[in-house]
Amino acid sequence: MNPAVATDIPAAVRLFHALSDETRMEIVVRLAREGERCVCDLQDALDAQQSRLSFHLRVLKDAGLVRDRREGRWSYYSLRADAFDEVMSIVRELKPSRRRLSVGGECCD
Amino acid sequence: MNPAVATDIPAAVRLFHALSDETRMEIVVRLAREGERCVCDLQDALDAQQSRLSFHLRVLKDAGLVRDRREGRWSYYSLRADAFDEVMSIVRELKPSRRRLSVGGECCD
DNA sequence: CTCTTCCATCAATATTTCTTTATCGGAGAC
DNA sequence: GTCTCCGATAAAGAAATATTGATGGAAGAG
Repeated sequence: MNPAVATDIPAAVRLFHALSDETRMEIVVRLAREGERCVCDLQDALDAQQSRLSFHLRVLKDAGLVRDRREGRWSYYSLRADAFDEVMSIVRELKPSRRRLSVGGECCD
Repeated sequence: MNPAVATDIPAAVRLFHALSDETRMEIVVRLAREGERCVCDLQDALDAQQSRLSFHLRVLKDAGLVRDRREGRWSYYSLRADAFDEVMSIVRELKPSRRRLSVGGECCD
């Protein structure tokens, strides 16, 4: 119990929704493993149609979880660490903890 | 870039999906703030129909994010810290980091 | 027993999300 | 210029989710 919880619900929902699909999660895991990739790489790796990937990459981008970089004909996608930090801090705030002593919250678990 | 990332994708998707809806997120935030609540409390707090809450509470429960406890006519719901730990560890693993030196991964950010 | 309260579940509908197919534009190669 | 490759977007259909309204069960109160 922590009355101070002040989660930005729409922002949280946007982030979690982006991570709530299997195809998108596979994309994220790929990018986490291999770093920046172009769409065609992902197409091969995930055996998915190009427009399907494009759709999901857009959802991830709109949520701020990935960035894209244009180079010649290719678009390269990569993860954004700051967005993952945001997810972490949302989850950390929501997680119940036995001891909830200080206000700063830099203690415990 | 971290080739060792071994996220359980279906498990991750189940958790994130449970958190990807506004009503469910409001439930979670309430429980985080106020601790264990019965359905009728949430009904008042969120101004939502009972069957709607029941539906979403079930999704949260199936995902392992909440537990329920029956007492007389009331069902009390509360958050499960272990599930939030799991979410944290998933996000932590996916988050890109500049320094990726050791195998154990117990270092850094 | 009846009556009420709290809640889960079901069926039907509404809504959102995803997939597919096709089209279009930009960036080279020729 | 034409042709090809990479990728974004739009429209239509399919599929998954959410909401509503109704029903029924369990646990008291009387």
